Amino acid sequence: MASSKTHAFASRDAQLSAWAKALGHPARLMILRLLAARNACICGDIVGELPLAQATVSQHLKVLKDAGFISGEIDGARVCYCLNGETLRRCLTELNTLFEELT
Amino acid sequence: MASSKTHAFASRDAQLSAWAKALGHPARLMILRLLAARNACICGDIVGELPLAQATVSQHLKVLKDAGFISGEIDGARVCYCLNGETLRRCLTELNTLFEELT
DNA sequence: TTATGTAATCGTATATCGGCGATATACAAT
DNA sequence: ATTGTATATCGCCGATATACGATTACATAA
Repeated sequence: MASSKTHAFASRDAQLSAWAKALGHPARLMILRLLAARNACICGDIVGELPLAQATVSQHLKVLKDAGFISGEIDGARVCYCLNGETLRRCLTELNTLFEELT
Repeated sequence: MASSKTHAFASRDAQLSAWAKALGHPARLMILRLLAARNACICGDIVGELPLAQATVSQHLKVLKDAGFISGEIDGARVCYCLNGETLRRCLTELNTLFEELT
């Protein structure tokens, strides 16, 4: 990416595009849906539902966590992931604002 | 990516994640905003507004076009780009549905 | 203690992205 | 026909992304 020029753009768009990027993979959308359906979810269960290896799922979880969409609480040997409603709401607001401005 | 497993997911999520991916770069958000502000826009004007080389802008335009967000009409030696309201509306609908399901 | 199970991380392979200059293409104007 | 302008595409590169198996770290069970 030749030292990505992301910095040259408005921070508003930087945040929004970062969120969109995190949503830009079907596995990650599926993970979000799973977490919503079960309210919360053990990492292992997510791995069981996806056609992907454990390591790969773990990476997708990290992307979603870095974007702020989910958080993971350590529960003994397991990790319980859940949606972060606050970020989801802010993201939705920003997206709606964007589309309003576009139409 | 070891032969991306995108195909293994629901086509609904495939479409939505493809849209999100296209929105996942600040330059592309900026292009959409420009097109909205001017209603339509000559490619050269877009290049003039962005801190990127012409070739790079052309690639971003292609990504947005492939995603269906914009269309370009040849106008002599120039190309006039404009937003595709239909796709934007469908994308917004899908996004809202997603976030409804998540909360 | 040892064994087992869970999840993150490491290392690796490959694909895609993002950037640019150079080139090709298409049209306009002279 | 030539020159100039506008846009797309090519070729190349370094950086990221996606996928996996192997390893590690740690909690719990035996």
